[in-house]
Amino acid sequence: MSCKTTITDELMKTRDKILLSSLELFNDLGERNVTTNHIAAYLAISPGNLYYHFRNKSDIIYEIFQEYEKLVDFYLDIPEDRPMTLDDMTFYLESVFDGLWSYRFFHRDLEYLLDRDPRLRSDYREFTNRCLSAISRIFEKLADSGIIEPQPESLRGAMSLNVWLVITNWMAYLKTAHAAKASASLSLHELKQGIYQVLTLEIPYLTPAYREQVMSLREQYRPTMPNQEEKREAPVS
Amino acid sequence: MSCKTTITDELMKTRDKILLSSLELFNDLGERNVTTNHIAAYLAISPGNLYYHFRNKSDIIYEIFQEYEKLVDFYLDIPEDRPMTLDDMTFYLESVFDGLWSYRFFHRDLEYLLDRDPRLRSDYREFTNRCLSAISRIFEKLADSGIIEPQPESLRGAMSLNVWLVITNWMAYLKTAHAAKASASLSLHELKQGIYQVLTLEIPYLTPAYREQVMSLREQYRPTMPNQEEKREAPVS
DNA sequence: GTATTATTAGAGTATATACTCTAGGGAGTC
DNA sequence: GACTCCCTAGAGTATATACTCTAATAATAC
Repeated sequence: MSCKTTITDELMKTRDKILLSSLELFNDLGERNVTTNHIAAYLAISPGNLYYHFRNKSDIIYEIFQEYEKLVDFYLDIPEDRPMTLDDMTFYLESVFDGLWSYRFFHRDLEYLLDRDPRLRSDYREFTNRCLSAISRIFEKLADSGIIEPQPESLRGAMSLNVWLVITNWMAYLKTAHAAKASASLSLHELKQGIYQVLTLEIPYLTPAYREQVMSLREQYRPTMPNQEEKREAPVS
Repeated sequence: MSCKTTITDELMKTRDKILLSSLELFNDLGERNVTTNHIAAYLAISPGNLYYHFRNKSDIIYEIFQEYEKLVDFYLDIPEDRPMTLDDMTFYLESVFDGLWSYRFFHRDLEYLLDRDPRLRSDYREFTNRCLSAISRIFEKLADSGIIEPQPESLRGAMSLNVWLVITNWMAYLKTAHAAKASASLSLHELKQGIYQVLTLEIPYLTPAYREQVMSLREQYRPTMPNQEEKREAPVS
């Protein structure tokens, strides 16, 4: 196991253990299915202890969101002092899907969570806008580098929004339409096949100079057939 | 009010009233926030009465889903005996968003609902596949009619999936990133601005002959600036 | 050592939720 | 009238859930 494991360490502070275990349980079971009592039991601490560190469940979620936000903001920081390369673009895509994976519980119950916590609603709104701006800026710089054809600002905005919609909905698609069983565990690898879909959006805008290169990059993320995976694990009718 | 109003009628059977009111409450409050006791109270009937007609909450949801399914299948039935027009495409888009609107609770809690009801999971999976096929077929026929450039089957599949991802995520986007307040009620009109995003996906594939026409169709769905709407209703910090 | 503060255990509670059970009313049939 | 069948009321229940309260223990400061 790497040092980034989610298994809580004896040396960690209780507060951090709560955050880590909550994230783990939320991701695995869904926020809706994880109660504060579950979290406490999982950590073998008392409910009272948990509530000593956090006023309520919303506060735990809010703090986890702030970590998520920080992570994505860090990765989507676009250097303005140099042109953008294809490697940069790949890095952004990989990073965004990594973040999505690490905090995958979040988008699942997003609407409910925002209804429950006005701070979260307001922060998430700004977070989305920052992401949209970053995506738009990436398109702009890709055009500067001659990777995609330049587009008017209005179209870029709509395109960026579509990229965002595809990215944030890809996991739900996998979990609802793709998986035949509820238990079917999703892997980071499958999630990253969403990159294939994002690159599909870019295809018509690619410059001839980069077309082949991006198309072969895209090919690396091509989803494996869902039916093949099912067959592997003795299907039950 | 039209005859399609959701207000339950004295003449309706209790069973149908339950379905109608459940849908209404689910849409307005979210499935998670609506209990069977709420539904019974809303209809001024006893819980026992509700459970006489439905074994459990899942059964109510499942039956509502089947209506949804039927509606969308009906609208997405693509006539094979004639070429496809722009009006057809508009009709499909409008219909899909109408359906999304009428059963808007559904996509909000989709993952949870599918985890709870294996029938629903299986049916929804097939439903998605039918929708994806329909979208793909629409692209094919639009190409036949010379509205968009023909594309290889593999690209069409990925494009169709992107269309689906944009459509099914548009409402969540409006409710999470767009609305500043939880109470901000969403309108069918706003929802249909999702058509703008879908048509954005088509832009690069339009034939010169139809380009202007589709672009001006798209313009009709252009979203109004979110900030303008906020200003109208005295913002509260 | 003693005082203070931070942490923890664990029993307990108010409320909610999905659902059950029994009793009975009303309408049609004979 | 009696029987049957469909429908309905409404009290009730087992379980869960978020959260509280008190008292005790560990850590730290002086």
